[in-house]
Amino acid sequence: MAAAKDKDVEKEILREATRLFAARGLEATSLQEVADAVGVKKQSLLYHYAGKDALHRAVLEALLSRWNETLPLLLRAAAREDRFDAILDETIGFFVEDPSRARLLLREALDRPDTMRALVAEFVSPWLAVLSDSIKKAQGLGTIRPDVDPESYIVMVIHLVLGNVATAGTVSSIAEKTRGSRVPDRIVREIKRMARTALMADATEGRRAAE
Amino acid sequence: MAAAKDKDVEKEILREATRLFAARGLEATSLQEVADAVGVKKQSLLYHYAGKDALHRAVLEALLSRWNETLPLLLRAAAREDRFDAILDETIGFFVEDPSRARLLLREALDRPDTMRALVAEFVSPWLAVLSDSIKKAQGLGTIRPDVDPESYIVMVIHLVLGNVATAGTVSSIAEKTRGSRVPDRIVREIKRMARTALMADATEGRRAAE
DNA sequence: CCTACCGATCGGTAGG
DNA sequence: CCTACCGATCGGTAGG
Repeated sequence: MAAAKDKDVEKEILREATRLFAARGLEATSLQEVADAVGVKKQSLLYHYAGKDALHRAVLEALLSRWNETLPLLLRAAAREDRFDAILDETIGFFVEDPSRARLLLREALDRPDTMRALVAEFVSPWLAVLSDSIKKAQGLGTIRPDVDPESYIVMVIHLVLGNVATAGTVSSIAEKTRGSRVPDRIVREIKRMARTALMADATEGRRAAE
Repeated sequence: MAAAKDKDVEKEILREATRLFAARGLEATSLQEVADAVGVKKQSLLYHYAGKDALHRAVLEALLSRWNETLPLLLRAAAREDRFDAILDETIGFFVEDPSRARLLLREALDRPDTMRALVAEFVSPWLAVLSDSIKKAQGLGTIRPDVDPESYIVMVIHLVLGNVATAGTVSSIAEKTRGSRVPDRIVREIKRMARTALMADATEGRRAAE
């Protein structure tokens, strides 16, 4: 029975550490705070995770392994006719489902650029190559604007999603009086509209219809 | 002579605090580190700034007062024919000139959402209203896409600029093997292209010319 | 009385 | 998982 309870505590530590690291940052969060949030002693936390670095690594690994789980969904979405909308929906959904993910990644990029670069190379590059090729092929067919720089465009969309989700209710409080940390619908709509318009060659259809 | 030297030290403290708070965050930076970077004792730093909070406030005030200085430039840019390109250029320039500005604001949004909301309300809302009205008028004239949500669109552009400048060489290392903290030219170009294409009704001209 | 500091140390807390 | 602790460093302040 102790083993099952240990696992529960271990997962609870990971949950609370994720939440606190995302909310305040790694260096601004003490192990004592994490232990208090779980309801155990700091020294018990150190039994499950060797130290702060180990806990930090475990938090990032949990996030990235969840991301790898959604990759099949992304690939399935990529097979659909409206593939770019579908991929964007899946990506937005992943971060909206738990905004801590966006905050953790943005903090990692700010606090430890070199670590982040390594994570990007390992977890983003694979599907970046696929997506980028797909954009280039569509440019050849004329369905995607020829002036799009595929790699840079993907960087833009990542920043739109991460930035808006991570700072939900702060920068976006310009447009919406949302108190909580949810991303307002009109912000999500504008992310999608902007991503689509800046990409698709026939994106002016909405304008023509409105005339 | 002592008075002139005091001002120098005080400005140097502000410079180094800005750099360190932007690079590591407020709570992860000790007053000792700031003092060491300046080359004075921590206690001398505490003579010039009553405490860490006072230093933090001074750093934000310096940033925001510099921003207010560039507002006339923005308004002058807004009078030009190509006003949206010009305003975007001025805004990108402000943050590229000192990437610490983007990092500080992004960290403030992550670390202290309520403080950030207040800063946004005070320093962004004024020109947001002007810009937003200008977009709505242009929508009436048909020069700007009718499906643009003006306020949300401006939030998007802010996130593109802040995110790309703050994490330069990290997320954007996908597209460019830039080691330093400079924003790669192709990233800046894609920010401008995306902002323009998603806004202007005649943004497909580039495509037509390429056909 | 004030300025621009210094060496030393305050009470608490950090990660381990 | 807890009790009993450590070397060090935190932001801030004492007298001079």
